[in-house]
Amino acid sequence: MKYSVVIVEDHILLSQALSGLVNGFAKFKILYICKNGKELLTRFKDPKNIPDIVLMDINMPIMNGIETTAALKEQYPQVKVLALSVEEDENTILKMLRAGAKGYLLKDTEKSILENALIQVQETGFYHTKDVTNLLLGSLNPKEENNVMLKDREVEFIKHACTEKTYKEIANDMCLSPKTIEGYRDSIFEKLNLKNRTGLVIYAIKSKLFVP
Amino acid sequence: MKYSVVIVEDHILLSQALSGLVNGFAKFKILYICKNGKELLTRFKDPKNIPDIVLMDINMPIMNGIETTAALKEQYPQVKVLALSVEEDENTILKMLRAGAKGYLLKDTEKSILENALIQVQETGFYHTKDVTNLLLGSLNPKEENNVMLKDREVEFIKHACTEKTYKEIANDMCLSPKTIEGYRDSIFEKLNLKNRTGLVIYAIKSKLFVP
DNA sequence: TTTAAAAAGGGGTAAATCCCCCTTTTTTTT
DNA sequence: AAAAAAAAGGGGGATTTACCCCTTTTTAAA
Repeated sequence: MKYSVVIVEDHILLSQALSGLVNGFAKFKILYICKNGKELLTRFKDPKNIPDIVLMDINMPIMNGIETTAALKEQYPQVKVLALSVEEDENTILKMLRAGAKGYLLKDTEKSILENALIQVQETGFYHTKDVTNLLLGSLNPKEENNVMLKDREVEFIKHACTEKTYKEIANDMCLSPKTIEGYRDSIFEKLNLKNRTGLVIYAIKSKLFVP
Repeated sequence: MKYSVVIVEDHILLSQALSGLVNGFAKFKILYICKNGKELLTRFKDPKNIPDIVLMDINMPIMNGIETTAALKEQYPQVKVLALSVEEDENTILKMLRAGAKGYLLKDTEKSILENALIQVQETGFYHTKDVTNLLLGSLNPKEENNVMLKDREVEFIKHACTEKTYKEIANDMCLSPKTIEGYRDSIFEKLNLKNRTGLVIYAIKSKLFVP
């Protein structure tokens, strides 16, 4: 009896190709393929569609891998999620692991490693490369506080700041006094150690608060 | 006799999965896989390694798809390049086609479409989806001049502008008068129809002049 | 040697940044 | 429940930077 695997991945060509790969493994077979997390949750309503393992991409439209993994942890904790992504950003990986992923694979890996990862996740409950393990260890002692807390209002302001609008126009759009906007800016500059609006824009894009 | 295909793609898992897919097609077989353009050109030194078709990713480290395709057009014009990318940006697609690609496929396509594309490229010399064809038609009458020519010095300035430096500091770093820098900025703003530095930063990142 | 471009500059206005300061409300702590 | 702290909103005024228009010099090209 083979273990069942579901692929959640928005790029059809990759998911179909992966499907072929996994079906070639001795112990696994693909149950079906989904294009995003929402589709997956819909499918899960039928118990026959619940697999042993979900191979989950992170960057997807509609419902991304992190949200989906968190939802699965809530509703279907027996399903093991193996994350699969090009994303090497530390925070993203940590978010995914916190959401309940049992393993994290880069797309830049050998197929034999994928097979090993699947086997380990199924049999021992987790699979992690050295890199991810080190990352986990590093995140235990939160060294220099990488995750600065920005308030909702500030985040909203930052998105406006990533446009050609002046602060006065932003104030108008957010129904606030220009002085309040200046206050947001100043506190953000201080928290993030920024010098000017250009720095803020770069930060916003790096941290995905704003997608250009 | 099957047509030979080489995959150039930096994500090993995808290239291996694709490899399985293509080997499953009746008329095609994978000759080998490369991780980037440089590796491909090295391989090509042995004539036995020259395939009928190259399946080429665009975003690669070391030597990207556009450079590589241009090089192939020069040195091995008989080899047909089929571009394969997640990139939907118009300029990127046009650059790739100008570099000599015979077709452009999004990774978000069915495997049957990949097979069709390979067949068409091999037999008729090109394959294009409706979207790409429309894009080509649009680029013939260069309507609103999508490809503004930026001078080298201006591009260099833009990269500096994507930092927290003031224009004065940029002038210093580029060994120019602040007034010259202002001149660069003004001409760029006019060419690209920008209002301020924030707009410039967003433009630079969108067009990949600056990678955050 | 004209012609154009690149580089440099002057001066003015608006925007951004940076200091101080304040009140009110909400949340947390004691 | 009272006190303290944090969050949200607002201000005055000074300095710097950014932005814009227009001119001159220097350099490179035709």
